[in-house]
Amino acid sequence: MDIKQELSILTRSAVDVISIEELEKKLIESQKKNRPLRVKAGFDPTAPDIHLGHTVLIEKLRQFQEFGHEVYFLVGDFTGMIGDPSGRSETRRPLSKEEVLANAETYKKQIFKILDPRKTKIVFNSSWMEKMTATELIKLCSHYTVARMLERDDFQKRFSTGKSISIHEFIYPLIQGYDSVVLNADVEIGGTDQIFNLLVGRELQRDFHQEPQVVITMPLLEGLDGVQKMSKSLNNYIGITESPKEMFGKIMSISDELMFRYYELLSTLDPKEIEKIKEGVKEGRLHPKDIKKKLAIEIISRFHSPSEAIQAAEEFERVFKYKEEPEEIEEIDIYLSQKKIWLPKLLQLVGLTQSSSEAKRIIQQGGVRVNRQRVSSLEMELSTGNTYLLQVGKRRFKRVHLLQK
RNA sequence: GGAGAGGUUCCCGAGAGGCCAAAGGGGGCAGACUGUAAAUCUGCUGGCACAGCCUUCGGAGGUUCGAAUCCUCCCCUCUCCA
Repeated sequence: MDIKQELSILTRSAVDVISIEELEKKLIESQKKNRPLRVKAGFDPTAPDIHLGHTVLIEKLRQFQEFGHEVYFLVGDFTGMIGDPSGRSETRRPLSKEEVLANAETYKKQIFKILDPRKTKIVFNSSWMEKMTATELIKLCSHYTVARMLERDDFQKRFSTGKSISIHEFIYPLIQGYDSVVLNADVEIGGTDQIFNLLVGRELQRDFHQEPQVVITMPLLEGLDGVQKMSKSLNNYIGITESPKEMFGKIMSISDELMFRYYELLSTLDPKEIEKIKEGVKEGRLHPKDIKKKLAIEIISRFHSPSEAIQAAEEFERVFKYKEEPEEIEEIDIYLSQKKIWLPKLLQLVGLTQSSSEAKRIIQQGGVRVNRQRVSSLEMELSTGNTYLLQVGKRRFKRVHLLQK
């Protein structure tokens, strides 16, 4: 494949490429010398749960691998102690060696659903940062100024609104940049919110007499709410290890508008194809629900299998369209010393609600069913020796065997 | 080092001795409507077998019949000056 074509694939759907000329140069050089490019991307060690938002970026890494390049999957276990200052994150508790390794294992299991293990190196920035002396750290700090740090959007905001910024937060971008120096990275890929950190990498590499990395930023996928970026802490994510059933439910609950965004960023369909679908929906020829279902099946097939995806779709129809109960309901045995139990207490006990007070509230609002019958009384008691199907809201089900101790 | 402003429930933010489990908004949950959509509307949103009691307004003490509110000390954040 010729370089121009490669270039166009590698930069497709990217938001920034700094710079495209440099990338082209690097690609040519790589081909000539038969040396793969070193492509870096950093990941948070604390939440080793890869979700669809990450896959936008990982998919891009995979494309680089397809053209023979090498991916450096960097686990930011040292920077994890700081926590990226973007957003509300606080200083984090340092993870133990064991925790970091365990998380890395989890990552491996997940990323190799997408990436090629033979062209992936997993590295930890603690392995060089822990050895750094205070003297070296101070030297590193001298490469950047406060004024330039404050250029960063969220620092700027916090500074001007009188929110606190700790000194150590300034070190985060420096270390991330220094990681690029250590790895001698040719390319670094990150979300658009990472642009500042990625550019610091370029500056530092230049200072350390390296050829600066090419920076590629990928769009941030909005979470289920359609507004904020997908993230675990906002609980608006779809994890790639979630069950087909959960994935299906979550994808179906997104708005129609967001559905097209997901099509653009996650589907492998040709952009022209997507445009056609969009028009079809607009003109009323295609039903948005069917289109959403198709998207769900495509995504679930990728991380599970087509048959499981279709099964999830059928299950979904059964539960929600025909209002039947799901095929698999968690069963639980509860042993009582009394003959009876107050329903709100039981709901709390089996974990369907957080507290009996919450259970009472939901009963009052008509959200609780026992054996498919809506419960209207707060006083309801269930007795041992029976099995009950408990339902809270639309999706929380549990089958409980009440037994006498 | 000096002067000033602050820390309130999941988040933002009002409250300035009892009427405060604490306004309003956001988020979340439930219901209606639907395509489990989205949008909208309604309700709920500390715990407890619950007309009551218990815990919660940065922390520890104190004043008071009664404290988120007043006093003392401490911790933290911000602003200005040096």
